[in-house]
Amino acid sequence: MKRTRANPGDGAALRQTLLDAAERILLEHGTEAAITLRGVATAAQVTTPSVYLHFADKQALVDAVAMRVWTDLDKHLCAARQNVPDPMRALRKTGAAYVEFAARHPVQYRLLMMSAPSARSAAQQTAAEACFAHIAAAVQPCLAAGVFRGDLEQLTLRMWAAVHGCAALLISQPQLPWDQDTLGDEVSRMAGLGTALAGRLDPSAFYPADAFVDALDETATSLERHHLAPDAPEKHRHG
Amino acid sequence: MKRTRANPGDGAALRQTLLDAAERILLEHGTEAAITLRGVATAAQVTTPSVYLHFADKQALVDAVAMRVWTDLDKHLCAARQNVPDPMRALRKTGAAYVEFAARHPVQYRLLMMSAPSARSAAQQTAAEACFAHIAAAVQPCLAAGVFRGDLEQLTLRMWAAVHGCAALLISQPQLPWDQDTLGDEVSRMAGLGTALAGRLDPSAFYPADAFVDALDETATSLERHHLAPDAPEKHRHG
DNA sequence: TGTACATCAGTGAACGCGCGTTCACTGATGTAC
DNA sequence: TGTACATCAGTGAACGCGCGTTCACTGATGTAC
Repeated sequence: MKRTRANPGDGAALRQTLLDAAERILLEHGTEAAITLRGVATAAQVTTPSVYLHFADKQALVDAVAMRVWTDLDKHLCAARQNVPDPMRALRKTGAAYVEFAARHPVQYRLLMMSAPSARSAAQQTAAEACFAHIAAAVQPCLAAGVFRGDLEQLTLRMWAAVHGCAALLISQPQLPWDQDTLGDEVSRMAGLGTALAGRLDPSAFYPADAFVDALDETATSLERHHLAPDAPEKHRHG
Repeated sequence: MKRTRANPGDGAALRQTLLDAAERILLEHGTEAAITLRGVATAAQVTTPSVYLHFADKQALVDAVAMRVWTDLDKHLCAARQNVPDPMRALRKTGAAYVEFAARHPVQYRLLMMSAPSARSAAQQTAAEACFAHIAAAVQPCLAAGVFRGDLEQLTLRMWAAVHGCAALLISQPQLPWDQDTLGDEVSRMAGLGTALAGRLDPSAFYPADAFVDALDETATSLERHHLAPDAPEKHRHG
């Protein structure tokens, strides 16, 4: 299966082939350092200098690989909160989707979020901002609904930190007893509840442990009173 | 200022000099890749092969640098919850100390927690477990006090994820509007409150946004009733 | 006190390797006439 | 329909570089006699 030279005008096809090869090598070796112009070219059944027909240098190639992953992540996050009108539920789904993406594509996620500082191009910078905006779009309705209080940007940062922490720790400490199926959901839930409650308390005040126990038990009882059936549509509310 | 050869018996002094040089280079360049046997040896005013007198290979040198950082982190976390009897307060201080360490030593933190997977030696593995144990030791009293409910290991993972997320995102996305002074404290607070509340609610149940608003307002009111003066000693409780 | 010797911290030169990148070239294809 | 030519996808060989690592060596120091 020898590669046949593209006809004039179809040269751009090699670009995709090279990107596929680079991502395949990245996955096989698990580290960005394994991406080599020689290796990529060989995997694409082409000689090394051919890479320069489509990428200015090695950095541009790796960058393009990263950009494809950013796009995938963007789509995945978009899909997560489609048709989920309740803000807290949508936030939880967004967070769970984020962690799920990282758990399913750990090597790619590492490339985006955990690689050396120099590897950050302008395009990637923009993509990271889009990711931030995505999470902000899930946080904002919680503010609007009065569940969260405070600054949108700061709340978004904390939400992102919570899910990124899961994702990154899952990847860098895989030997720990992770439950990948529920982790993202539970951390998002924890962060959502914590943010909601923290916004209602004086941050500098001190509440002793037994005060917490009493008050939290009351909250739980109160919430149970408002409780709907699991996963019931949110439009009908009891009480 | 030429380096003078160590007297017989004092050869081990070079080991420290090399480690210092390696960490200095790491800090100056901001990335582990900048650590080079040639560079380290030159910075230590010694020829390259001398490194092999004290380290089996390059990996062992980098490993030793990382181990020193792990030790520093361990000490820092230990100090954070000394003489803080209240479990929630101690947890919050531990989390804040963790993020503070990462914010103050971003390059070193990256070396420990965000570098390539191959770079993880058995010693570093053990150090990571010790770090986990540290956080678990801060979580456990919250369980014992009845504020948290659930599995210690899983709760610890989530707590670690929350603070690591802050630390890692702060490092990899420095352009975001971080407030380094309060970030660690606030995220720990959020995670602590969220964990406490989440442990009291049915995870599969759905609570609509307005139910949350009502219940959380009740909780806040209840907690304010138990409220002590800011930073007052926790032994005297009102009401 | 003087001398031979073992010890050991550190040297100097060289090795082979894989890498990113450059540059002059090739040869099939579509097109103009 | 045949031929010359421009186009352009891809080649082959080579470049210099910095790297980790090896190996035989040096030369000052402390010690045994």
